[in-house]
Amino acid sequence: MIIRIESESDIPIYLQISNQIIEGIARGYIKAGQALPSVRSFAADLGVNMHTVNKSYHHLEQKGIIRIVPKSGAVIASPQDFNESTINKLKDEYKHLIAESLVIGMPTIQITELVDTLLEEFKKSNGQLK
Amino acid sequence: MIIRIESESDIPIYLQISNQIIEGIARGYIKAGQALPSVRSFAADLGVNMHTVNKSYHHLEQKGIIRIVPKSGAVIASPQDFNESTINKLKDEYKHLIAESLVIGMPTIQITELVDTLLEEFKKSNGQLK
DNA sequence: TTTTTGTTCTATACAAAATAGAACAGATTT
DNA sequence: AAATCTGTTCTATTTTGTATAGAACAAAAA
Repeated sequence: MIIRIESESDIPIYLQISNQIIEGIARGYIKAGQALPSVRSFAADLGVNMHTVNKSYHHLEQKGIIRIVPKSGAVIASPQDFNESTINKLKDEYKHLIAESLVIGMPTIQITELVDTLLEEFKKSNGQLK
Repeated sequence: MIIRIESESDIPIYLQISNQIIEGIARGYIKAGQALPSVRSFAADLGVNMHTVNKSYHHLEQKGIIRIVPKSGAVIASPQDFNESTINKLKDEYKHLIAESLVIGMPTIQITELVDTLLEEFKKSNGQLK
């Protein structure tokens, strides 16, 4: 899996890393149970600081997406028992995103089609999706 | 239209204001051509600084959602001629949001249903939506 | 045993966010 | 015409977030 860091981006580096890992999991490039690179080697690959990768991992762990085993490493979690809070935050993000889409004049049909297209795209990369 | 500021939130105040204005427009509580409160009166109502509201207004203007007439005031813009860049940024946000939803185990059906439900909810508040 | 692992600590540098106060000039209201 | 209100601009301070750096620790892995 290839991760690209854009230093000019207004998105913090640790979030760029987190987001691309999430996409990698969704596309099936990395699967539950598999280990992520160590914070040191990953940082060296990406050309960023160790603490930045560490922050990204803890960000993903707080979302329940990975498990960090102390003194061992980080592993992709199984998609199960996610707390209500995580789901509610996602729902709020959907609400805001849809609101903004409507405000700039996107018809509802275009929104549903966009979502369907993206879902199909992920399914194409990852056959295991339900 | 009621706007609530959560000072404990990790979302910056100026974004909380922007987001709730966007939702207000999507729901039809405020319509194109209508004026927003002055930065000073709005700041007084919300209990925040004038410059924070000003930042929010400029943030909305940069998105093309409102127009700021110098020495006069801010007005809701008409949903027209939005640049490709704005739409592409929205598409990226949809992509990431869907990826995260899939990763935490949401079935695709639940995602499309959530989007449909939210769209219906906005339509119920705002009959003018296409 | 040596290396690697995440963790923890101190430290520095920079940018963003939020507040505050003052002043300006144009628009609006009275 | 005068007074008020408008967004704008400027300086200033405080707090928080981001990113880097280096060092040390103890447990796990090779």
